[in-house]
Amino acid sequence: MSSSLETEVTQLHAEICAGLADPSRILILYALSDGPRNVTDICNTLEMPQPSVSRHLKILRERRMVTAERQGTVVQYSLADKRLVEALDLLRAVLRDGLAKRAELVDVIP
Amino acid sequence: MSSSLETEVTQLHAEICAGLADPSRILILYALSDGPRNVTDICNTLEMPQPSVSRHLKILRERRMVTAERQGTVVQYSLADKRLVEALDLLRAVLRDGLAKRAELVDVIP
DNA sequence: CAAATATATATGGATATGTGAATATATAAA
DNA sequence: TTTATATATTCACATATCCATATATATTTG
Repeated sequence: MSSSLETEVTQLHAEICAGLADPSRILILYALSDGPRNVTDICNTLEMPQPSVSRHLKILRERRMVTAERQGTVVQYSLADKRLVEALDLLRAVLRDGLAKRAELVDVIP
Repeated sequence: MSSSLETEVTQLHAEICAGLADPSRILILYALSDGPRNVTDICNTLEMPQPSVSRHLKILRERRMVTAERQGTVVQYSLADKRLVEALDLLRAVLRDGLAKRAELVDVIP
């Protein structure tokens, strides 16, 4: 564990995780999980100001987590890899079970 | 998409992702992926100062991503859910393929 | 070219987060 | 109780990140 190679990979990997570190960006990734969307579309769906969405998209773009393609006036964004959402779903499952376990404890301890 | 419930869940979910937002914490999670470890052990493996490791462990503990159990003077930390590492591996695969694709482009374009 | 629409970027300020150094707490053993 | 070891916490400071607002750029259309 923690060979310098491993460390490097994991550091890079942190690039992706930092991309996931903001709730807005997670919502954007989910918004893209059904297919490509343009910026305005995403703004409306998530009820977020456009500059904010653009900024987050830029961050996701830089990390290659989404791809952008201009179509006329519109820019279509797509998920770069469906496994991103798979991973998020996995983490959600972890969260859900964790919360369930906490709820149990609350029930038992009173 | 983005029902207020969905939004709430995803926000909470961001709790986990924020836990993953630091490379040191990711390394710690991997260090725990083979089994429980105490703090000093982790410090030595990752060559990180003890207060730093403790602080990161606290963050992971608060998010229920690791569990702690005192055994004498030592505190053993464990991964709270193996799916955390599964998700990280998925993300690593995404990263790896992304890098590979970039490398291809570099080969072709010149 | 001018106007309108879509997207991107820049700026400034509030807030959060990480770090090293020093210190505090806890447990075990003498 | 004193000492030694393991772990946790606090402080001061630097850096990063977020948001809102304003503004810039690009593309289509009249």
